[in-house]
Amino acid sequence: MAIDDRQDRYPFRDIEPKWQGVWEKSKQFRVTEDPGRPKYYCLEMFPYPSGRIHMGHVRVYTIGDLLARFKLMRGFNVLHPMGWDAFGLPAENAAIDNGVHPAVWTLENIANMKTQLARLGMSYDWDRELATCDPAYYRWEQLIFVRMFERGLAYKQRSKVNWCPSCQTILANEQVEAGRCWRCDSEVEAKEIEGWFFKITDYAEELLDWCDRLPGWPERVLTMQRNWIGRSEGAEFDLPVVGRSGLAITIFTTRPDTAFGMTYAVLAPEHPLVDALVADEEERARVAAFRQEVARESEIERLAADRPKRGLRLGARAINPFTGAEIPLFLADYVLMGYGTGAIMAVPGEDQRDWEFAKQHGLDIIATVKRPEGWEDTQAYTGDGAKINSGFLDGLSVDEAKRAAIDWLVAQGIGRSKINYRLRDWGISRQRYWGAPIPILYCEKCGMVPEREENLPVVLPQNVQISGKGGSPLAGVASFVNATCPRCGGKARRDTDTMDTFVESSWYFLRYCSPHYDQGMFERAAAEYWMPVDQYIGGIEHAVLHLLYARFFTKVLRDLHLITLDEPFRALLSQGMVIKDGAKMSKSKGNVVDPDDMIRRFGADATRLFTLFAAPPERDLEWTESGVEGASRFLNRLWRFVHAHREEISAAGPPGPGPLSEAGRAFRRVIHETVERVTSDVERDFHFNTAISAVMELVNALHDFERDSLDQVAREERAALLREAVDTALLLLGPVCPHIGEELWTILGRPGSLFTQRWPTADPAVLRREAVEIVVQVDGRVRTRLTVEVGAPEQSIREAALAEDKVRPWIDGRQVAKVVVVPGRLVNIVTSS
RNA sequence: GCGAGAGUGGCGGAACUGGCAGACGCGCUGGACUUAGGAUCCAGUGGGGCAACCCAUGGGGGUUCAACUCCCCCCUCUCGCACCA
Repeated sequence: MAIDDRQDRYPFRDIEPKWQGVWEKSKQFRVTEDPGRPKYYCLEMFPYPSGRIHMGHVRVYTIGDLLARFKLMRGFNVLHPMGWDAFGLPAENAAIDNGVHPAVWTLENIANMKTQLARLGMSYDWDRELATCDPAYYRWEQLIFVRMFERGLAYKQRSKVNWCPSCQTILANEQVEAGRCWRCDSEVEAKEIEGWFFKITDYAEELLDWCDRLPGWPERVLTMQRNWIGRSEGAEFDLPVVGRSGLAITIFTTRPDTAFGMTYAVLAPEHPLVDALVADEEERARVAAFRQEVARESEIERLAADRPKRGLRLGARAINPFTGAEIPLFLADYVLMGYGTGAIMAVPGEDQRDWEFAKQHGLDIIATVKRPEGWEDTQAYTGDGAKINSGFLDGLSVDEAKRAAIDWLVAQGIGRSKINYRLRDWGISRQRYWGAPIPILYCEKCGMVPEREENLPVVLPQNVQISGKGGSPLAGVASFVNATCPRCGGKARRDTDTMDTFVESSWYFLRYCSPHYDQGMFERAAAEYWMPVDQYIGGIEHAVLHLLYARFFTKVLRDLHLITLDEPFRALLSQGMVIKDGAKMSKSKGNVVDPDDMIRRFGADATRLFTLFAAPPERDLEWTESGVEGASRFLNRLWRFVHAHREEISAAGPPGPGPLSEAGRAFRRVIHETVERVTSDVERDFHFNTAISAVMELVNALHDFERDSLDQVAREERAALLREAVDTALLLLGPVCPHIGEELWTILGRPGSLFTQRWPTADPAVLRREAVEIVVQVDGRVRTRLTVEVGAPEQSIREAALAEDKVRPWIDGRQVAKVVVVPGRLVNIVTSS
């Protein structure tokens, strides 16, 4: 089609590959530690090598590349690495579907995607490239696993876990979204199975605390992490079972102050104490039936709120230790075994769920907090107030009563204060092939034994049958399974599960600091120099998953004394999605835009420019082809201008020491103002879209000046200013559009690469103005404008404003009540009639 | 339900600690150059009005000389969590 082959576009198809070749050959973006320069570690979340990059990738990596190049020009020693999150299920599924080995599939994809990234002109230090499926990478992860195992931070347990029937593997809690698998969207089942866990709950408090000390993170992400950790403060205490000495139900509550209003108690249906509580076979049968009824409901139904609460009343009764009263016991589906103790005291007066249940079952409701004036008893009251009906707590506030109730429990020896977290330990076993093997062996004599450090890595075997069914594929590889016990030398079997791929991504940022180091996970000095990551960039989908795991892992490594570092990412930028026609790009919607296609038709620079220009980074980006064309148009205009004035600009010197014409001064001020605007837009708040619009304005002003200055400005001055404007525009635009930047820089005969230049700075003397236009308002409405000298006294501004022809009709016949003068901005004349 | 964020022209989006609402771009309209225009250049482009002016930042109140910006109430949308005791 002719549309795609317009002859009048600048030759991006020649210059883009040319400069990519230059950068690659000269290894321009290779870095080493240099204590003499401030460092800047710029990192974008590394991709899963799915085969082809998509527009989401283009967006993150363009943002990262802009920042990396910008910081480089600002004088920083910039680390900007790239690698591959190379383990994972899609490779294995491809093997099942096409018979290609996951390793082959993955490496091919990496090669393809690397080429695609190169075509976008990314400034990576490719010498630091890593792939997590490399044994030289995962051996260190296995070592850390062993260290964690030794310290009890990695443990194996049989428990009820999330099981994805389609992926045929365990999922971590973080990987279940509304009851569905995060990857394939299948409904997740509960399954009792043995698996390995990382004790992230040991770090719950610290992970939460540091949420308040990460000012460079978006509040949204911190909130999601806080919610996920889910700290709640309260008390735990025992309810003795009537007539069964020694038997008690332990409950957790955040409202110990309301204990006097406890009119019943509830256990989760699967609570282990239930068997001991049932009186006879008949009740046992009813319990079994109830449990079945609850279990039949899928996880998803169970999650759906506002449906009636099912309950079963037990024959056994318990004692409210605060009142001594006997209260009924229930099993109910609204109490979850997975949280707290799996049992609650029910206080329908002050808890809405208990209220609803009590109403359904005709149970007593006692108010223990004084209701406010006019309160209608149609729901539980959860607000503050004076305690009532609460014995020794009466008259106290809710907070005071909480403390007093806990003190009483402690004194009685039946309870204690307690903090509960929603966060569960991280289940990392995957019953799949394409992952890092878990370095544990099972010896008949010695039991569970970690592999010796010198035997690591435990290499993933190549020849394996992958069917996607029937458990861990490694179990079928005899040469892998049958091994020697590292302790006694006897026969042992290897663990056949692999680790969650999120384990690899929990420390890759550390590996980049010394990617070829073979004495350990990372070289300490290099990691201490580069870490933390100064700017991390990635999608919001990892707000809890990867970002929480990486924080946890960093703290573990710190506690293993491998590094002095509390948090891995100083600042985080969560970029929005790329959407088209109002929806996320997806094959099924048919609205996918192929980056390669864009590069072919408009060039990498235009693609990058549009991506950064169309929306601020944290917002969703609506992809429009006319927008990319606009970006391309702008670059064309710049290209044509530089070529039209090539000789004039090349030969020109900088603006001379002599005074400039008035037009020249004004234009020069625009140049320097643009430098200021772009610098602060990028540096302060990542407003790349407005930074780019500032450069566009400069180029517009450049065209105007070129046209208007011919007869009015001396030849030498004109050439000098055109030169300064073009040089500045190229420097400011370089990080966004590096290819055209380098090319025009070279065409103008400027020495060296654009990216070895220093970022321009604005000259305060040039920015200074003698006169400024201010707005004159009457009663808050703009009536005219006035040019006044900078620093003119308020009195004279006021008089000038009042004397304006456009102002007088508005104040004639009225009284001027007040004149507000905001220096350099406006005058507001306030009248009263 | 709880939490976070967002509502500004036909569209994407600007507007710093309150100070000219709509920068920049897309689209659109008219014109120039042209065999041609989907290239390029020039002019215009929130609504109303011939104009002076008036009206406009989801809606309603308020604070202020001055409100997209601050406060209160309400509406809508997006995202996250969702019976967490």
